[in-house]
Amino acid sequence: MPKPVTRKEATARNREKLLDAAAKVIGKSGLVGASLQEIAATAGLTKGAVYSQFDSKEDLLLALLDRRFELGHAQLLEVLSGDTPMAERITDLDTWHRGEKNVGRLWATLELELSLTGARQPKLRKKLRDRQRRSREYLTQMIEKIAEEHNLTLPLPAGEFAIVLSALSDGLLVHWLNDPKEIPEDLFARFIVATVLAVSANPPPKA
Amino acid sequence: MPKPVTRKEATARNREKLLDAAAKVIGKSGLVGASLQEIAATAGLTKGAVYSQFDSKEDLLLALLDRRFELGHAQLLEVLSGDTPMAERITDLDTWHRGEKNVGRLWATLELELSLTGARQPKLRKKLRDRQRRSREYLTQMIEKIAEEHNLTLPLPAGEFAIVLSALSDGLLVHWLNDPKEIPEDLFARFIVATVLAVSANPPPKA
DNA sequence: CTTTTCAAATACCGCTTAGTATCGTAATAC
DNA sequence: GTATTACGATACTAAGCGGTATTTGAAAAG
Repeated sequence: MPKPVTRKEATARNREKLLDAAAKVIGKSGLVGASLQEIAATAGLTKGAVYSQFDSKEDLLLALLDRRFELGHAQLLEVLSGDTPMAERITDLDTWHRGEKNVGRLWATLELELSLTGARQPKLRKKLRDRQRRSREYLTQMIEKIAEEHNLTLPLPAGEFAIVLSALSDGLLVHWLNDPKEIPEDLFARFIVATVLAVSANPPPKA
Repeated sequence: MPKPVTRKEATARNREKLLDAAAKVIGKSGLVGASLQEIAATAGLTKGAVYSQFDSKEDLLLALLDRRFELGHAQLLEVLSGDTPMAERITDLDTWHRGEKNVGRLWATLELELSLTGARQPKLRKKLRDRQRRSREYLTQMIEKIAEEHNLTLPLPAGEFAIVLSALSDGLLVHWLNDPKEIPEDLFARFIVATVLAVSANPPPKA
């Protein structure tokens, strides 16, 4: 990592440092609990830098989300586009979502908190909603593809099944946060695989 | 509702009013964002009343949880102990959880926020964990009972299935908070019924 | 009726916060 | 080399927080 020399490089780097620090501090102290002072200090800068780069605390948060969502979608696509067997890909999806391949439980708590705050802030809610919809779309496509490849019958239309999958993953995460030992790591994968196989072997009468 | 005359009655009523107000304000503004001043004002009292009844903000929160958990468990038991058909009881469970029969999305957001805060506060985490475990126990018992009555095969052991059920319900709630229109009301019930029926009609080879 | 008592109101304190105003300084432009 | 620019540090403000100390007023006790 070469030291930046030009001014543009330096400020761009500082912006990244601030965003990284914001993610870290917010994950630790919560959205409201994270102070700009602490964020700036974590980045090795001062509050002045924050207001030099962003208009307000909210602006910083929105920028953080944009960056995160871009990264998240890229990773999701990578996970989904693999060519591994179904069971493995489902497990991958879950581990990815639990953030074990990422920054630990940090992002997990942050994303949950965002959902909550979104319930109260329309601007944020819109952003989150769009993101969730895009993710579900990707997921729906993957589900359709896998179902076709393996000649599977789904318990629900692919779109709804995608909702169930991401919701279950989210929900397990919530429970896992407060009681890690009681939530088996592979529960998600086992349940999904078992049900899909069963449904495929015995399609519902209406189908 | 007769006006309280004695002193004891009055203070007890005020305590309830404060707890009600706390739930309301916390649901609206979040745990950190809810100020004692606002809570007291919502209850038609002042901060002095809060500190007359509780030692601290944390103490108020814990009292609130105790009351809520007691009420929640009672309602859960009521829902579970019904004698209605399986599908209907599953739907009931979900609607109950979504709080439509209760105070709306207010408690839903509060409970989510608690899970989050619990991830950061050990004392709170312990309380939440115990509560979640108790709920899961009830659920496990109901699952076993229903499975036996209807002669159903479960996709997972009852204990694990209980985890999946509550996690899925929680997760759907998160998604529903930010995108109500995209999450069908009956998705939970349809999915569970479909999978359980399929698994029962075609038990996994190991069984 | 008088005194006691205690829940609740009021006033206050120390502290932290987001946000602003100002200034120094180092990379850029000329 | 000098002037300009703008990033970021510093100092400061106003508001709001949880919590404490004190006072008030009405129910309870005698």
